[in-house]
Amino acid sequence: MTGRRKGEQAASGAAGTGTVPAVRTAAEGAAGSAQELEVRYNPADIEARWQERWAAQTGLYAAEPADCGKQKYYVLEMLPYPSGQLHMGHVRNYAIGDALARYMWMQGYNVLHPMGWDAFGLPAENAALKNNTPPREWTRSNIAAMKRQFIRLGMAFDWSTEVTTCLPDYYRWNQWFFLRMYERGLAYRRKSKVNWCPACATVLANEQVVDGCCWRHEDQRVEQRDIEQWFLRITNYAQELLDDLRTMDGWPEKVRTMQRNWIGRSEGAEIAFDIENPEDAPADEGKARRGGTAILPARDGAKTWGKVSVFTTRVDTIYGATSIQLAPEHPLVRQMAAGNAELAQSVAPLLEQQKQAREAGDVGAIEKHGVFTGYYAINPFNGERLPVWVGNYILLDYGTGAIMSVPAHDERDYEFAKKYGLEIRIVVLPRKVGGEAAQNGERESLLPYTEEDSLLINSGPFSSLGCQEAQHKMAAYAAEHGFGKAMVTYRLKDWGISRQRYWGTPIPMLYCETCGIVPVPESDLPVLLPENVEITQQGGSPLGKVPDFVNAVCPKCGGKARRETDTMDTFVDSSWYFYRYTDAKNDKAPFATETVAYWFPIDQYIGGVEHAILHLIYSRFWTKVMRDLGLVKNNEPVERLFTQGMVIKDGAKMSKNKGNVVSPDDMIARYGADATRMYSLFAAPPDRDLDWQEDGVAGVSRFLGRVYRFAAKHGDPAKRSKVPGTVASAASHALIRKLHQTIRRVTEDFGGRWHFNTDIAAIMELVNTLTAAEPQIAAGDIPDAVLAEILRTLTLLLAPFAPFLACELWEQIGESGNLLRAPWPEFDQALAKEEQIEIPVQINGKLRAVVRVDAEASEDMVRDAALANEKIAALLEGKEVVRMVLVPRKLVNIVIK
RNA sequence: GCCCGGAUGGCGGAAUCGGCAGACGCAGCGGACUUAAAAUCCGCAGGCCGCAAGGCCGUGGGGGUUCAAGUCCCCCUCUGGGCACCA
Repeated sequence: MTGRRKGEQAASGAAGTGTVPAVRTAAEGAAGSAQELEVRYNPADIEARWQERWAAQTGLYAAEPADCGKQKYYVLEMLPYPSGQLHMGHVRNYAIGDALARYMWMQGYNVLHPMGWDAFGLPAENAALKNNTPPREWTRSNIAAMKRQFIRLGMAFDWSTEVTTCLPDYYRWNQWFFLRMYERGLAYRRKSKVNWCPACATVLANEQVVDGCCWRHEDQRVEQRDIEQWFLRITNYAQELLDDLRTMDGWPEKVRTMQRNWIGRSEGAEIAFDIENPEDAPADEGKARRGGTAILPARDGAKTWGKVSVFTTRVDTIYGATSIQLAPEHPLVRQMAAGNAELAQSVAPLLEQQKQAREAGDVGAIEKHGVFTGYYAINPFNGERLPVWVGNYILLDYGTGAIMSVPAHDERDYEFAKKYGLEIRIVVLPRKVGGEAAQNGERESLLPYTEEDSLLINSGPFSSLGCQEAQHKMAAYAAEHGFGKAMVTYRLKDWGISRQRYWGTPIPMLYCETCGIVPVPESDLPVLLPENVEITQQGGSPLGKVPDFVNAVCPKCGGKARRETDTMDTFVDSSWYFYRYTDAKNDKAPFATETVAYWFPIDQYIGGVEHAILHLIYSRFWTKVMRDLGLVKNNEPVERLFTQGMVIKDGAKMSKNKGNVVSPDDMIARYGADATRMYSLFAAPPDRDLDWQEDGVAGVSRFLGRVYRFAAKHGDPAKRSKVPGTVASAASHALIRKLHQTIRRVTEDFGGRWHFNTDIAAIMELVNTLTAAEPQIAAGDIPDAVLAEILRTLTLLLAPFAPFLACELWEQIGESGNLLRAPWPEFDQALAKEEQIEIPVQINGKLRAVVRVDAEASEDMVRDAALANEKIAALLEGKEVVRMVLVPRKLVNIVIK
């Protein structure tokens, strides 16, 4: 077993509870004669002492007021859900933010580094069900436990601005915002689908649906039910949310791309097709009509049965449309099936398939099935009559819930047409294949052909136009003739916030028997979440079973009213919590506009990449709404975003849901908080996934021990001379050079790259160089002043990563001020510079030699040095030099024949 | 299925702008110290061939651009995340 066990730490800790480092003689008997004293790095002891000292300093991590004269820096990590235990993903997230906060303090900024709890949510109700603990109690004790862990980890949070979303002083503002949005028409009510378990008689979260069945009733298939729910009109902001992504260059490109795709703007056209009355069909078409696989030619004077609008991004291919496909839930399908039992029966399985795919979360991968309705729709461009089908892959909530199917030029349509034998008609060809010249066989091989840099064929008056030009002209033509128009649609949907749950913010609405929907007056806020509610996860919304809550008086007419019993999505809580930190105790408003104006936008936001879409779009939306309400002046909440990778263990995401969690407490007990935090920064670059390996923590702990022992050994001589001395020996010159190179690397990296793993490696290299110089130190080749400067700087460099040890060293080397506010060291470019550099010499791209030259050597000098090299000279003998590539300060490549 | 990432020694990773592949650490091996162990310190270490000097190969696979490719381009495989009620 490597590493120290708890018992050992306790034993040695007891030996050194004072402020003097624990010093033990190596062995009792021989100790008298042994010169060396063994100094042991004991993180449990050091960290307990500093934790106590920090706890006694109130306001240690508090931000200063706006008029302090310093530049502000708001660094924020995503707030945790209080599950009960920090996991390693948390440790990593907060270690990154904490390092940055500490660095910015040392750079002299006024730093806001707050913390809070995303305290509403489903797990509290699950826990209530399992342990019969009220969600409030469960959450409260989890918060207490996790707060202890944060403090044990030495995280520099200002707890005076702590925000807990399940408390009325926070969630009342959710309600307040909801009312503001309702007034502005941004909150509305409509029917939408939920997962329904008939056995529980309640709504299930997606997470509670396992393979299409209820998590508590394995054999009970989950149904989709339509219920009335509240929505926020995020789609009103779709274009702005999209446009602003262009300006957000402090965000990772991948997140911007994901959001761009999520918003999914597509430009196209909406085209209305008349549907022919089937009873009006000519008798001689009976046979052709039956299968619904063929297009029927245009005919005059057909009577209209109905109309269907389709949205297409490729109106230019409309002459290639060979069917119309409707979503199974499309209202027209219901009408068609009304007097047609056979159709109703065949549509039912399509509906079912789509539901199941939706539950399984792979709607896109659905095995395509379809049914012909018996109806035909008239293509307004050429009068042709297209069979109308119902397809299980058509979704009602995207576009118009109906498409024109163009098999030749759309992959999904192609697949469907092949399967059901529908016609495939080519109307677009590549420019080079072009026109009528190409043979049909050759054309077939191109299908489905979707390139837009192409030409139209067989498209009436639009033939031979380019696709894009045709799209504009055809949309204009449709508008002119009144059957369509150019249109923009978004994939983004309005945000459904109703949850049929207990542990969330009550939605402040009332339903009056006479007045209808009535908002709760602002003066009645907060609508308090009742206590002592039995959590059964059965029989509908828990609040619906609390008569005192449900029964209310209509504020308009004084009559009987029923309170809304749904609560809000917890994403509402996390959409604006970071504003509350700036003014956490305000009981008149969610926050003061001027205070927010000082602190916002957030300079650096740090969190898991799994939040790249939902949380980060909702909170952008919320900011824009608040701006329009006049509450904030910023358009966006976050200036710079950093998405950390996940912590992986044994190939799977480490998370509370997957049960492969490594306990930080265990790591801290064995290796200390510094080593645990530092390992989480050292094991991988922060934006990549991190594979947790306990041996690595032990390695970091060993490194910290080496630093500790070096300082213990040399701290005293360093104390004796704090005046920076002149560089005497070559050895001390080399140490100073390494020191300044290290400062440069770490400082530059904090500037934006954030590869803390390489910074820590650089600090390790510095320490390796130092310990390798022990003989020179012993020989007196390194002046005390140099040693003092190195130790002092090393301590400052470690401060953001290993705060406990850094504070300990700070005192050991005779410093007394607050390390948190000690100025970050500056590097001296001249001192960091190497005098000589190595230049690799290649022949035909293969490394053959390395030459040492002066760092300032000219091109000619480098060339001469390369050619003068024995090995190079030998290899060049008798060869013709075709070319010589000289890259200043990098390499020489000699190309020979 | 769609969208976004990733793949480098036995392992985690480094190489920041196309310029010495493998920094730093882990595990391993050898040595020092010790009665012994732990701890600590020193050294070795991509693969293959070779006593050595040295040579060849090598960044998931295949192709391409270039004096030069882990890095740029095209195609493919595997793998992680998200997909709107987990947070």
